[in-house]
Amino acid sequence: MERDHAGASGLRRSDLARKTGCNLETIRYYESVGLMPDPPRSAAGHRRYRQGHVERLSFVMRARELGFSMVEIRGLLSLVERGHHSCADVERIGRHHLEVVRCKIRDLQNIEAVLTDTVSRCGGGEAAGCPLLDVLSDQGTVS
Amino acid sequence: MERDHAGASGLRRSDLARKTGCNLETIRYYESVGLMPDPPRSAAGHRRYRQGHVERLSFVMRARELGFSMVEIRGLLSLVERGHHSCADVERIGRHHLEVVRCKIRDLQNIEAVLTDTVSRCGGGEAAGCPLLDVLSDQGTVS
DNA sequence: GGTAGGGTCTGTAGCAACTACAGGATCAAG
DNA sequence: CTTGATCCTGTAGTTGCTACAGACCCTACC
Repeated sequence: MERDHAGASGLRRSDLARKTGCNLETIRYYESVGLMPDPPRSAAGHRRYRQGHVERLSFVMRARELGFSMVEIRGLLSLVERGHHSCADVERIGRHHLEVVRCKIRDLQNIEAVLTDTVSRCGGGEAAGCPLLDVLSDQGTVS
Repeated sequence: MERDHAGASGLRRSDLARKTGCNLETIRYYESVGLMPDPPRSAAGHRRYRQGHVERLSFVMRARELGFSMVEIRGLLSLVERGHHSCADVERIGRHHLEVVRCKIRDLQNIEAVLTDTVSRCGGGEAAGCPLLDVLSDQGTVS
């Protein structure tokens, strides 16, 4: 018996990890920081999860994949909990996060431009020193 | 006297911080992890820096601005130290880092696409629940 | 010469967001 | 009943800093 359909007992931590693709230890970590609730325990103190935990952990993981911070995720979850009649709050969090993401992209694109230019001058000729070391040593071109 | 032109004594840590724009504590941190050498000390044990330290710290800071990890910077510095007849090694580090940067940009652009799409459906109509919460709750569209 | 205020010294703790291990208890199968 | 897998807890490590406490020192001013 694979215990997956949770008779009287529920899912073990390893089951939850397998079902969600989450790292085993991370589950415990999410509990410790309040992203996941403390689950019920078996007589011996082992965690027993139910379908709701699978869904909640999946939610958290998808939010992490989208780069939401744990503070933001806590915010989203609390909005979910209280029945989402505050869709505008959700949108606000989403829009703010989108701005953060776009900002990171811009920063990285600036870096990429400098590196691409610099590295492209590398292979050419070993004429006047190393272009990358020059960029790093002189007044940088990083805006 | 501003002590900047370093008579018999050299620059204090705060001088180095001001000249480079580096945080005061970060200088000590860079020393502790070997990115900066242990500087000479005054009789009372205070750090005294010279122009070479200014240049080295500037190098480190520019490399950090370009997103190089501290391991990579240590590598670059050791190539600088030994006289850079190994320009190909520098280029290899640079190209590898460029790949990492491009990879991060791609990841963030995927995130941006999902968020942009989702959030754009938010303001429209409060018809069928919250688009962002739906994306997070259902099978995500995150590739 | 004394003192007030800054600056400096060290070690250590904290941040995000995990990951990994040690050492012990427990569970399930043979 | 034993064996091996899994579970439990607490704690330490990662990256790249930043900040604090408590002690020392240095300089300017009176």
